[in-house]
Amino acid sequence: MKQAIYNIGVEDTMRIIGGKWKPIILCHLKHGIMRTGELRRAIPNITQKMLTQQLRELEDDGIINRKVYSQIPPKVEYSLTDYGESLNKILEDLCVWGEKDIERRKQKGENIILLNKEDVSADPLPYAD
Amino acid sequence: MKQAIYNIGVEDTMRIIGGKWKPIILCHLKHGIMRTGELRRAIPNITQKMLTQQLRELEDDGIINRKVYSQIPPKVEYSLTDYGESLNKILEDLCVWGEKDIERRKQKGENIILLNKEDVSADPLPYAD
DNA sequence: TACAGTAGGTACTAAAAAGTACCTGTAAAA
DNA sequence: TTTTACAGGTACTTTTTAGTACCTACTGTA
Repeated sequence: MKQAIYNIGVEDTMRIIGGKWKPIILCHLKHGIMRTGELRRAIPNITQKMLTQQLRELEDDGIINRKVYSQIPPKVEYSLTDYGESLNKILEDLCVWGEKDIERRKQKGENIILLNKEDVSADPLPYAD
Repeated sequence: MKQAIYNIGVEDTMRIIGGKWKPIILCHLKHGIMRTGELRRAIPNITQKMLTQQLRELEDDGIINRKVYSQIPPKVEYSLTDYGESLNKILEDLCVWGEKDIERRKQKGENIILLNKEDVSADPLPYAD
């Protein structure tokens, strides 16, 4: 049995939600159930390999559920577990802070683009203009 | 001028506070001003090189202040900028979630150790027994 | 005099993370 | 009949991140 030693709690949190793809995957899943292909399309640039790999790790850590339908072609749904939902507020805060930071940097003249704002993508307000 | 493109805000946040050492450094600095040596002692295992490197990046991103006293031997103090303070709640949440997660895993029989709990280390309650 | 403490820097190496390319197998659509 | 979509897997390579070792320069202490 291998032992894990942490100095402070944030190390464990980052082990679980850190990395290039996990926070992105989780920020999508906090809106609800998604199929593999939906996730792949929602996260441009992620490869099938990285997507599967990260999903497996999140599953192993008890953060997400993997529901496999025994049918052909295959259908697999991913969603946050109840425990994973306890990360929702943190994930939301991380998204919002980043959106504001990007806005701030833009104002400073940095050439930086944000494709999907959290709330905009969730609620496009089609008639607002 | 190089361009940065993000799909969702959390990518930018993680660019700034992610990695092995940055969240740890920030979780220490949110308690107040610290000198280089204090940080090095507070974060066992970090090397001088990584500490300096991460501090420079955080400084470049406007998260921390670096105050150099022109004296010998040198004295340098690090602290969160006002902007950096806007991360305090997130950092606190990340620490607390991790502490609870470690507790949860311990209960499940995992061999896992947390050396410094956020509140305990900040307020040792010397007469409480 | 030799060493510890102060706060770094730099070149090189090791390890971890991510990416590329190519594979499975079935069903439905072009 | 070939292609696409579905949800993967695996071997290998590249990139990124982190670590090691050794350097500066000055002061105070043993």
